[in-house]
Amino acid sequence: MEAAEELHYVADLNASRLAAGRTLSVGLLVNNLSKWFMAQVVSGAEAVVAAAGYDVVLYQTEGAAEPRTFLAASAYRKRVDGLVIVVPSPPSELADHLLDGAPPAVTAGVRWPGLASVRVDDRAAAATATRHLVNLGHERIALIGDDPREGNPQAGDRREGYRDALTAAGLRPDPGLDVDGGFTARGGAEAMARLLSAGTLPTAVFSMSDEMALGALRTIRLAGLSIPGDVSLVGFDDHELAGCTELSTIHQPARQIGEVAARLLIERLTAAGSGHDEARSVVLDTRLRVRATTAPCRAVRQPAGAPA
Amino acid sequence: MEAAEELHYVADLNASRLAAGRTLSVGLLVNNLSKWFMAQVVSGAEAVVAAAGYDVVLYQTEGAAEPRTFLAASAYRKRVDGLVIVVPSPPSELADHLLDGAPPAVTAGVRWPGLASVRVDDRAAAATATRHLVNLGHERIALIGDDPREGNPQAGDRREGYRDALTAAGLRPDPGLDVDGGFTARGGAEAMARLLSAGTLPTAVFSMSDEMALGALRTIRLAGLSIPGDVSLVGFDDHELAGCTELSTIHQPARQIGEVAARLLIERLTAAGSGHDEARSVVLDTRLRVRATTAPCRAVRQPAGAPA
DNA sequence: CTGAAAGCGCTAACAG
DNA sequence: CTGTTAGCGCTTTCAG
Repeated sequence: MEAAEELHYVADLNASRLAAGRTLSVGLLVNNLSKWFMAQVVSGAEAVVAAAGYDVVLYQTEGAAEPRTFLAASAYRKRVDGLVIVVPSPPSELADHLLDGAPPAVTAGVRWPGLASVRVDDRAAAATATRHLVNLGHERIALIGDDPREGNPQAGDRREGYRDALTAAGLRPDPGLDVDGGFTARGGAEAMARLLSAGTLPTAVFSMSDEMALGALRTIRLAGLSIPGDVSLVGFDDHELAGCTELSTIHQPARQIGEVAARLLIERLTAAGSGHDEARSVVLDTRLRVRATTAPCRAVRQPAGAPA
Repeated sequence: MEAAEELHYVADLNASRLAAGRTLSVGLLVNNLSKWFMAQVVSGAEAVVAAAGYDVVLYQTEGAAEPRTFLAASAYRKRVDGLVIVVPSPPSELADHLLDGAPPAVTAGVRWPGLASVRVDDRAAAATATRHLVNLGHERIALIGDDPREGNPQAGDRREGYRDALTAAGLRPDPGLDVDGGFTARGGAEAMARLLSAGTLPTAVFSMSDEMALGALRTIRLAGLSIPGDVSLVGFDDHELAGCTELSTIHQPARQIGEVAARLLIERLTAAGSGHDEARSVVLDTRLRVRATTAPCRAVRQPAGAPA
């Protein structure tokens, strides 16, 4: 033992993994780390996983098809004991790959059929954001989100929430006001530009992410319009920099989502065989943060005296 | 072979690693993924590493002491073939751990003695940013950076560049204008608050990161001052959201830094034994992006007619 | 309760 | 060039 100490001996992990049949590492399947939400979740998950003595293997899979390719390859199965999934994915043909003898998986911030998940109530949160705009008197409320054909379930949930709130207020969702921002700042800016050049302007915009919202904000200002004077804007995430910009938004605990997901997975790994193996899911709270980018609709602000 | 295909056979990586003596994976030592620059570098590095067929093992080490602890533990040695390091670190006592039989390492965006690195010329870039302010007539130019005692070499380089530009303009760096923002938005906001409450206001601020700059921007606006009317502000990074905010800043190719670093490492790993094993370093270009947060100093803008 | 031995599933080096 | 065999360095089981 003393000799080992002096010779800086360290056990060969691979030998130990081979003999023990456990890798003592968990995979982190992430869409793209350059997106704020993903990075937050990964950061939180990594901290928990590392604290539990596991290695973190990072898999970045951009594009919609790749996660499935990744899972189909099933090479990951022998290199990790479990998976934290932060990739939105269409709910199809995945169960096959995940369910037969694959390592346990927990999704973080996303929703996959049959898997335990840690996330927020996207639909309710989006409805809250939209209702905020409705309550301010807005009637032409645009949505900056994704391309529905990509089948991103989170985006789908948020779109439904948006429609819920409109419908509840007696407003009819206008397909022309539902544009694709690709969940990037640039995409948000371009989406807003399309809204601006497409006839009747919306008086308010709900963006499915703060990054897209800030892109939209830039476009609005460059067009000579004022926020919230001409257009109100609500985001989703509560990105640290959104606060600096006084963006009204929905706060979601991104980092905590990663932490909780990792904890759930670790629990499942360490409790292996000890019975309760059910796939628990957790829903964390969101909160509307009203800052300086939302204001009463002008058409409403001055109704007394106006003809109609 | 056909049977293997049908049975969904996948080779056991750990057995292969044990037998071959190579792990076919590289470690990514990162400070904190919730910082934009780190996430960008990791994202770029991961893409290259994965494309080369290696696994990525992620190690997140917050705090100044941890990287050293990590390296001292040397547990990582047997689990990765090489290391991409994105952790700023004081240039001390590290060489010992890295040089004796440790796997090859490349630093990305940071500078460690004795290691190949991929980065920008922080000193020159900081000087460029500061000179931009000097050229606008500013004389009281504050610096939002880190605590110099932390010994972050990048921050040190940027501080020197800042001082270079001041000195070259015949200005004397004022220690009272050099504040610690901890490289976070919140820290930048607090640092700016300290500057505001500390007597004579600076007319311009150079922040060592965009995140700190946006925090400072918020503080300035909340204080009722205008940008760039009362205070000019330059950042460092060219964060995607900085563009949305019209922040003048120094552009650095964060993602590319990660990609190139990973490529260098992979080359070194695959060329093992084939001779040229020298530790090449790469310096990538930066660029000043003048946007809307910098303007001529008021004291200078109206000199004709003023007494002095 | 301590100590020896038999694999874990591959790779690489050997003989045929 | 193909087929066989001896380890890689642990863990775990079994005998002492």
